[in-house]
Amino acid sequence: MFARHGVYGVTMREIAELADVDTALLHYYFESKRGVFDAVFARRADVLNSERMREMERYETENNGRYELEPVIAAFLRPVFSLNRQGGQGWRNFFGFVGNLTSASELAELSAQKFDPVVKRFIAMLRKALPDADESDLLWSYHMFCGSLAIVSMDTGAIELLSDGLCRSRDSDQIEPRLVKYSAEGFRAVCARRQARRNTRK
Amino acid sequence: MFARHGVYGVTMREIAELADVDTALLHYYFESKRGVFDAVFARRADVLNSERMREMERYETENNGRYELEPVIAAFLRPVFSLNRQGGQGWRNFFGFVGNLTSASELAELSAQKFDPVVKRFIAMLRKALPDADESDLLWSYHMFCGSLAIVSMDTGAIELLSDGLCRSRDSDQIEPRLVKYSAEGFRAVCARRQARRNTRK
DNA sequence: GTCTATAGCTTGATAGAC
DNA sequence: GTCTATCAAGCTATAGAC
Repeated sequence: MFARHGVYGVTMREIAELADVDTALLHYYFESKRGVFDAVFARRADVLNSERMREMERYETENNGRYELEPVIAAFLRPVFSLNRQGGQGWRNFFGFVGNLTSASELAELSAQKFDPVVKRFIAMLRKALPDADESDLLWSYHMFCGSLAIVSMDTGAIELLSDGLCRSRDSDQIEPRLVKYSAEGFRAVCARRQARRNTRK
Repeated sequence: MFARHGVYGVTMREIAELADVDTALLHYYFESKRGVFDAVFARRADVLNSERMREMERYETENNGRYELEPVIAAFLRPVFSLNRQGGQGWRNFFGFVGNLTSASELAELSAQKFDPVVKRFIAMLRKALPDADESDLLWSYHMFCGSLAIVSMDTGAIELLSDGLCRSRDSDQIEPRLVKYSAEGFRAVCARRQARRNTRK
């Protein structure tokens, strides 16, 4: 519900009704509306964070010191799409919810804080895959990448409307490889100005 | 205010107070809260639409039948950044507001409807710049592009936090060329699979 | 732990004086 | 056109019976 209507667009009554409990019970367990919100967020965010850390560690142990852009991005994205595919509606909602967080500025801080260590690590890997990149080029690229990831996670029906049903926002298999390609070449175009665009491996 | 807190995060009283009028007056002129929202949206959306149409027409008359990706994207983006630079805070807020619309799903439809003719035309130009593109590749790319545009328009402080002040969301001069490059190569990577990646001009 | 009942406030909207 | 005053409905949150 937070994913679809934003934090202010949902009431405790609606939450209670959907959960088939009383509003008083929500306050008993979560204290306040913000408490519900934080709990919803934290539970899955922690899982996502550890999955991402695991994927990035795995990449590093398997590719001793060699960093290539596409697989680095793929490692960061894999948990998202894997959970989208196998995690059911709950996880799909969560990613929409996270995509939404960028909107309400007071909550953007919360998510930034929660994801900070993972993001920092991801950016460090990007930096190694793009060693000549200017720092602000790299960060702007990451920012644009986040926007793409957010919008494909959101499931607002925009792509269905635009494509007249040809594309579907639930279709992780269609989205994941396109997002990797799109982003990787985007990063290269912005960050790799001073090096050959084709052959990045030395 | 809509840009920063979303539609439900703002009250008529807050709007009235900022405008230094009474809430009754808001209802007198706009009938309902939705009326205020629609008016705020329509006024600037119409301007943006005609500016974009003008830029795209100009491109077509100047480049008789030849379509290249970067300048096509640049034409579509130019009004956004131009108004961001010269339009003052009102226009900056508007673009954040539009970026926000993708969130609340019931309003996504509104913006999709309002922007539809312009978007359709833009996509038609992209199709000519990428003649071998698969239709779903093209539409997914446009969708990811929208996400990047939305996030750089939103001014939530995320990039400032991430970059520790190095990058600033207000800095159109930094963003515009990067967004053009990032998106153009993204489009190519996804859409131009069956053609040479370097030399698109036949 | 779970409910009923309700406090206390804020919301969008309106009626009516001027 | 612009105000004051106020409405009914909705909200979050809590007190207290069970």
